[in-house]
Amino acid sequence: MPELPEVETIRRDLSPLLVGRTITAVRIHPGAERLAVTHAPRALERALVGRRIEALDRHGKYLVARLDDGRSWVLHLRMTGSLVHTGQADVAERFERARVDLDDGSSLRLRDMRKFATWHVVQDAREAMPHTGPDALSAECSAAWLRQALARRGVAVKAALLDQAVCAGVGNIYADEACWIARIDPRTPACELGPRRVARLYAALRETLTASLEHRGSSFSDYRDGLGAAGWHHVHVHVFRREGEPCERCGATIEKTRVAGRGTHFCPRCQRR
DNA sequence: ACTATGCCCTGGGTGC
DNA sequence: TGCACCCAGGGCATAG
Repeated sequence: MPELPEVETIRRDLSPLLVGRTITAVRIHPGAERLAVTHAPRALERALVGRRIEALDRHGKYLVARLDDGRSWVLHLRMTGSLVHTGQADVAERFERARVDLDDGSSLRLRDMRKFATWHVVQDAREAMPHTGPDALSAECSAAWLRQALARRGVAVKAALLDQAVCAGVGNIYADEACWIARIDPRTPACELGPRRVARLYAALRETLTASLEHRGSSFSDYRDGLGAAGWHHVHVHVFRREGEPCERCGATIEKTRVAGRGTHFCPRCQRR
């Protein structure tokens, strides 16, 4: 499941390969029509063909390719999507949903087992991500911002971290990891956290996202970088999918529960409400 | 205004 | 071995 560190790794890999290139052909494969969301698949293909990619940006878990006609191609990989740069002659892998050919003879493949990925072509990128707040690693997402965002929410702190309007890019892995690093029970109501604990949570969030970025993301299942390789941060996680194992800080057994409809991993001893 | 739930989708795992 | 079932979850729509 690509979250901020994974999407940023893909962006860094693909940026030098895509920027300056012109799209020569696009094919959304049969059965993957929902990828286009707001367009008919053929209309989306037509909107991309002939366009030069001028920049590749990221906001939260969204990739934003700036096109030479002023529009933006906004991509979201959801849970199982990957974007891999290949040669045009390479055969389609299993679960390939779309293919974009470039003018240098290379090709970009979208692979997505569960078909949740979405592509938009819009005038303003914000149209394609209307409920998205500041990117979790941006200056706008400051400790003060997090403090005021959590102060007026009665939901579990983990649910607040998963809310893309609060800190875009945080998903299930890094919400659990940040709570563990900050020694906060993920079920604690967000508004009950005092300033010191919010400050700890803010630092923890930055720490886990930055560490994962250094490891080129976590590959628990389907995540692959822009060249098709796995990341290795999953080797370094403290709690995510480690239920039944000892907490590396206090030795208690890591538990799994459900918070905000998501599997949630935490240490029942050293993470406090 | 806020919060909870269901939907989309398919492979992998489990139990019988 | 086969088959039915459940689980994983990001973001959005809808209901409460």
